[in-house]
Amino acid sequence: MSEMAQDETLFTLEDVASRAGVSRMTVSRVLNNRGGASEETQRRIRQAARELNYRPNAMARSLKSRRSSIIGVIVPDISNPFFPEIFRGAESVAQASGYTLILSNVVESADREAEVLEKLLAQQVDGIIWCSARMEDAALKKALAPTKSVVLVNRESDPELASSVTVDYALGARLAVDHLTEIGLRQIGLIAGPDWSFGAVERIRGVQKAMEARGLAPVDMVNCDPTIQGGETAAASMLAKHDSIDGLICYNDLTAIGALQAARNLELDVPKDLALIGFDDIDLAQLVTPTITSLGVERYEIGRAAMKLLLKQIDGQETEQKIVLHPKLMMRGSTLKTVV
Amino acid sequence: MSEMAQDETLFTLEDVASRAGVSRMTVSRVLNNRGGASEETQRRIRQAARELNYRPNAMARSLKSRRSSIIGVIVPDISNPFFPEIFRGAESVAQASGYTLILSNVVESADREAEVLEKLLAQQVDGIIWCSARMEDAALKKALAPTKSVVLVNRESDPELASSVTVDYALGARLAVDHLTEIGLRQIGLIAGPDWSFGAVERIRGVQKAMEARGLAPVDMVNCDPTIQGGETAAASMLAKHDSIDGLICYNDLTAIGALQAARNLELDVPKDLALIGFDDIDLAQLVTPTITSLGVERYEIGRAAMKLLLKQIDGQETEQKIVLHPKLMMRGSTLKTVV
DNA sequence: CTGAAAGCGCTAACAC
DNA sequence: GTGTTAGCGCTTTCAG
Repeated sequence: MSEMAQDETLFTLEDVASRAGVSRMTVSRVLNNRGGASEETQRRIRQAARELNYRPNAMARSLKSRRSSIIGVIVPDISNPFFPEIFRGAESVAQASGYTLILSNVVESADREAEVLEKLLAQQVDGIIWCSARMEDAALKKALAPTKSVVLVNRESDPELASSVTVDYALGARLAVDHLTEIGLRQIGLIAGPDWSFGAVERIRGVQKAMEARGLAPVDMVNCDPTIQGGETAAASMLAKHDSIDGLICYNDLTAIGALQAARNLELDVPKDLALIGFDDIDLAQLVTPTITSLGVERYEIGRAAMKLLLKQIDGQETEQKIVLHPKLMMRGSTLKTVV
Repeated sequence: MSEMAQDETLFTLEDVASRAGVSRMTVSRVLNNRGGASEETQRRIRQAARELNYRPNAMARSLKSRRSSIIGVIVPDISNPFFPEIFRGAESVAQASGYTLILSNVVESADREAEVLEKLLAQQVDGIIWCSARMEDAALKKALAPTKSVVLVNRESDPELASSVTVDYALGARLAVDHLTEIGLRQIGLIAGPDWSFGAVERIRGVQKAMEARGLAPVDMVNCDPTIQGGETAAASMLAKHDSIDGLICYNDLTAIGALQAARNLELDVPKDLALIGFDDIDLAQLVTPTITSLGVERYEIGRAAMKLLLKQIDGQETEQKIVLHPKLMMRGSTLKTVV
């Protein structure tokens, strides 16, 4: 007859109430710190609750109160090091406000995005943070319609339907171009990432504009998967075609690392023969040799900002429609200034 | 008067029922594909549901059915590349069975583990996958008591309280020792990782046993943080003390990479002067030079296995108490066989 | 200060 | 085939 683990049963308000000799209502009030009971009664109630190991049933509460205190987070791929930190940032804010997070991984598929959204709505989430990568604008807009509070990350839509937290990739692109030109490079290629990516499009436009402003243009540009393998393949083919290229701006750090491998295979020295610059500033960028220069965003901050914005919205406060974060140039070995 | 987005309202079974001119029950039966209505009625009901964009309220259903179809996943740190893949594996199975996952990040803190568990129980989760890293055995056991279905990952407890999915680290250690001795090394050191780690203890025991079986013993052994920095510091001090050492078995790939840096600083050539072997087979192991030989586990498989086990348990099936996965030796550059 | 009544949205069990 | 009754655990409203 051990003291522990004999409570297979789940106790309810009713149980606590009868044990304390009061009504459910009184227990409810006390346990939610809404007063409404004498000191003595409160004591008895709390003790009864403790003895029974009472745990309020969040579902029942939600059903009645019409607030689930659950927030959905949709990411394309949690294995991509970009997203765990966003999640952590979002979680840190959510937790402090008593919210619980459902994480939905969407494996880079637009269909799954729609499916997962339905599920979250059925689950009565109070809001959604949506890192939508694959869904087309029109479909996204339609999906957003039946939705209460949504914050989009890394993407925008009709501001009436959802606010957003984005990164100024065009600025990042300009910083990249500035940096490469400042260290004397002119023959710049673009490993552009997937053509369906919102961010990719912005980076391309940003690079083109920045180069134009200096009377330059990209030597070449190819799309690729946002992976190491994708970067390697793309860079290999580009470098084979244009041996004049002295700098590559890559979609992200993974593709930059792929490009690094491609350069090695061609016996090109990075940064002497070829400079590389990536985006995202993932940990890996500092762990390869040479280290990769990158345009970093504080991903944890993205998550925090998105969740703060969302909670304000849920709260019914008037909020800004969009937040734009600025990337910072992290100079590293792959673009070391060559001695002029 | 656009057709879209005018449905701020949430419709209920009642709404669908009255629109279709039947009772709630009939709607419920039809929408849950439990028959009980004529073809014609079914058609009317489905149409009404579609017109109203009816979405069943999962909370209400859970309250009634006493099954939330939600599963909690507790990880120490989702930013650690070890865990996202476990999550993905678990999700792939859960999704196929209609479960939704709450992810709780516990930032490597035992207190947070307990807190998060409470929250999940209040949320009425049907089960929990718990990658518990920090909580002490006694506390874990106590925490497990009020719990229905839990699968522990990378750790065990009282099998009455929770089943588990673990990795046979002792086997991994043996494979490491075998490999190093086969390529002719005898002076083996052990970079042992954190002393609070379940896996670290198993690896140490495994190495010692395997070496004993060959009439050998580790030259030295030091604990360290499970990070690159930790590995570097530990390896530097060990190599300074024993210049006879020709092979290091490291807690994980990160510490192995740290050791690699330490070796470089001492102008030792890897693998010629010193062989290195890590655990986990993270992506990084293939991205450094030389590439790191490692004992790999299929993390995605861990997640899948854990979720399968959990769902069976929830289902009331008799299940095995523990599943043990076997690491595989991934031979790479850091232990290249020297010409004999 | 405390409690009774009513109902959140859904579904099992039993009628008709 | 279809509807009625009852109730999951909680809280809002309003009386005592």
